[in-house]
Amino acid sequence: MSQLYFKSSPTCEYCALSRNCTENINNTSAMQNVQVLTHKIYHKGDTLFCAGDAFNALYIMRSGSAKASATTIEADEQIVDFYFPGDLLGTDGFAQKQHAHNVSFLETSSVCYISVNSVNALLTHSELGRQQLLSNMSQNTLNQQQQLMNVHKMTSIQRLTGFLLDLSHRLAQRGLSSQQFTLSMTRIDIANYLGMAIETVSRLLTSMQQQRLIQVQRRHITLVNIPEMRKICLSDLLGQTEGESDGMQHAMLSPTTDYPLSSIGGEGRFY
Amino acid sequence: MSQLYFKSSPTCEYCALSRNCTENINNTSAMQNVQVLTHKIYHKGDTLFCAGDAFNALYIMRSGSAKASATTIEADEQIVDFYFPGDLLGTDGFAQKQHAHNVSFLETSSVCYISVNSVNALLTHSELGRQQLLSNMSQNTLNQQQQLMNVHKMTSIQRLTGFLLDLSHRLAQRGLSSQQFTLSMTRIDIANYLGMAIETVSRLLTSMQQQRLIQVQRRHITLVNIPEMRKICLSDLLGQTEGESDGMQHAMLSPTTDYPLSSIGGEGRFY
DNA sequence: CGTGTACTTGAAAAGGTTCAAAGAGTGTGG
DNA sequence: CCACACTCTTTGAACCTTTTCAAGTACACG
Repeated sequence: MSQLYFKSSPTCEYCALSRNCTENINNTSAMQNVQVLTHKIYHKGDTLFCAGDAFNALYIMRSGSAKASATTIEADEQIVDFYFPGDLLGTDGFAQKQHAHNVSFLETSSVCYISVNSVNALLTHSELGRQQLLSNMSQNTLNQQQQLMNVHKMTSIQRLTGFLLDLSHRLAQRGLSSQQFTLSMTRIDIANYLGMAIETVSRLLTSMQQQRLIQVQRRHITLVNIPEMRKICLSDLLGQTEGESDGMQHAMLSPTTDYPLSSIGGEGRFY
Repeated sequence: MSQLYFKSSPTCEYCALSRNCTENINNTSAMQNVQVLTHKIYHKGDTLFCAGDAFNALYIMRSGSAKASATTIEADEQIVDFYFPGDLLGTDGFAQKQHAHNVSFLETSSVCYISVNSVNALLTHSELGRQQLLSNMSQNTLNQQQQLMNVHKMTSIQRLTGFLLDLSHRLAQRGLSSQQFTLSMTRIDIANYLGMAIETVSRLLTSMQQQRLIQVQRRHITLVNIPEMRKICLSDLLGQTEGESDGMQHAMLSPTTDYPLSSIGGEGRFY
């Protein structure tokens, strides 16, 4: 029926379907059945969809950020993912033809809307589209498994450090600073996502600041010693390196963001 | 090119692609480009594929059981899933075009082999096939998230109880007894999967037996008081109900396996 | 019948949570 | 412009669940 087409925008180059986009734009014969995607602005606290809502569309973040959460029977929430520009959203709906998550925005955000009809058309007609969707969904599962593994095998310091590095990496992929950023989520969100008490998050951030690993001021974070943070992720050596933090902090002056590269439309997580 | 076709077998009715199977069999015109799937026998400890192996095929368990594990950088393993007859396997390969897991068998097992070509053909030509695959993969992610949520919100007693109920439920769906079964995995596997020490698993099983919730003898498990086990999953009341277990154990005489129903090809987990 | 692997059990230790209280930034209305 | 209410955040101390370490038991296989 129709192929997907995104109006060009600064965000598009990071979009989960950008390669597909480009393919369509370059393929003039395909231009005839192109469907211009609509996008919409949401504000902090707005919900994109709730668990149980009919599965009508997939979404792509254009700007801003969002969180997806599931709800337990006892009605407490579990945040399962955060989304940033370019991320594909809503594939939780394929399982039961209704959404399984609540997605809400952490700040003013803009999202593209892709109706299920468009998705079906894409799957029917575009080999690349199929690949991208399957890859993305497969990667989602792997990311969740990685997350599970982290909870099982890593201490809370390692998890929090990994979380910050992951954020840094994801932002860097989108052309933003990998060393300085503003958290769009609260401590409560972070704690919930990482499966710890918010007091623990707070204590650990303070501790990391004291060790000159990060600089933290409310939501504003600066990663001061990324190499050291990476080491911590691999083996928890906090507590052993108490006194000698002064000799370390200068190593960060060469801000080589040499993260392992991966395509946006189904990227792995970095720890 | 070709559609998928499974030789009829007792297992097929529980297969992840059975509806698709039936569709093909009933559609005589589709029979011309049918591809008979091959299946192969594996033994305990054999590996189906390893992380890094080229992604050549999907697999469906016909009999037996298997486990999928990921490996951390520190080389310790994390079991991410167990598989039983009818389960679809190998979709971890879509993300990077190579497998991300190691899959090995827990007992003598038989699996169907579906080459990626067949999968592509299925996706191209069968709307139902697309639906099933996407649903299955979406459900995989949801299951992993559920698992993550369990680790964050539930005590170890709740997780282990939930694990046993989940096994019971999955076996029941396959026409086996939901009350008595033999674990094909070791305590080590269970502990690894649930993210606890094997000593904890051992202690909890003993404790549950003392409370007349289960009967356990090495790998052989009998669920004695399923209703009570369900309650424990919802709210951890072990420790409070120490002394009065005698009045409870008779409630299980009506073994109504009234689990919430769901289709095999993308089922949710039951806790 | 011995050896190895899987499993169980006990006691001490650790990591993280919970409870309690206080500090800091934000917005509202007088 | 300040005071008040509010939410988000930090910090301290006691507590608790689960882990770790250390033996010991039991079943399976040659």
